[in-house]
Amino acid sequence: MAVTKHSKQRDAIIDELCQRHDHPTAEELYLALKMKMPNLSLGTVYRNLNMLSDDGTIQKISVGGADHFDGNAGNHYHMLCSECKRLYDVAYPVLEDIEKNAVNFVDGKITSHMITFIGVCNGCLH
Amino acid sequence: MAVTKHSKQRDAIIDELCQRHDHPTAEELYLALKMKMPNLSLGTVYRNLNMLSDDGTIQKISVGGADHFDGNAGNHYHMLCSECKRLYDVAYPVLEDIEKNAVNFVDGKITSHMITFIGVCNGCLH
DNA sequence: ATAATAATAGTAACAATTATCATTATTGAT
DNA sequence: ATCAATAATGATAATTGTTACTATTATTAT
Repeated sequence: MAVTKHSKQRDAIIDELCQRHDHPTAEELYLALKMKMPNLSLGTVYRNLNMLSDDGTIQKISVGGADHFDGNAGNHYHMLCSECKRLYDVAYPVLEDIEKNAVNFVDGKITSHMITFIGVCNGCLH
Repeated sequence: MAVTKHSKQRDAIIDELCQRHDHPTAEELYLALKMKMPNLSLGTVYRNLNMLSDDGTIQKISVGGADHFDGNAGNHYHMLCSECKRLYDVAYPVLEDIEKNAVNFVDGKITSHMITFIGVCNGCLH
């Protein structure tokens, strides 16, 4: 089901997600928002995050364990720290041709691509 | 815990996984193997798949929903069909320099990278 | 053959997510 | 502004995917 009406809760979810630069899970977002909206429901957070990522307003990222969400819907890449499991943005220039080039290696059509680097973040190295 | 002894079950799991070119989930693998080993346990399949992917013998791939497993541990790329959620190999040449180049955009060290194309496979297009 | 111990089957527990449903909020038309 | 239609919510139950537990079985080194 697509987004039609809007609500205080949805606005707050989008707001919080766009303000932060980490890539919170639904529960992390819920806990942060619950402080300002004490009777916010976890189901509402999940429902909205799903609708918004279906819309293409935000991104859902699956890397094992709980899904992460990213308020930046534009194509960009990520790094997953294998120690702390945090997800970081990687400002590597988007490979503009990769989808076009990949067509030769795929039986079907390509709509997008994701690149995830796996490594260890500075916080976990020190 | 690392793999030390070996077992009929583990051999069958590796065998089945390497024989197929799809990227089955633990449960898909379990159902296939159960026909030949009727008292195989789902927990055994999970335990072995985890030990083997920790080892680097196989790959675990998270793209939302149940994890997929790949008997080919060498670096290569995948495509996820957004319709049927099946995962395909993509024989796109590995970008040998991308990790080295990405260092400038990351606070930490990089150990590997993954590329996943999202699209619609031929089976779902027709 | 035996002892040590890793691996198993079966099941319970757990974590993440989705579904349900009665109530509340938002919207567009009057 | 009021009202009807309906989308969204909160609370909770249900489901799905995965891990943990434990008694038993299989594998391995001696």
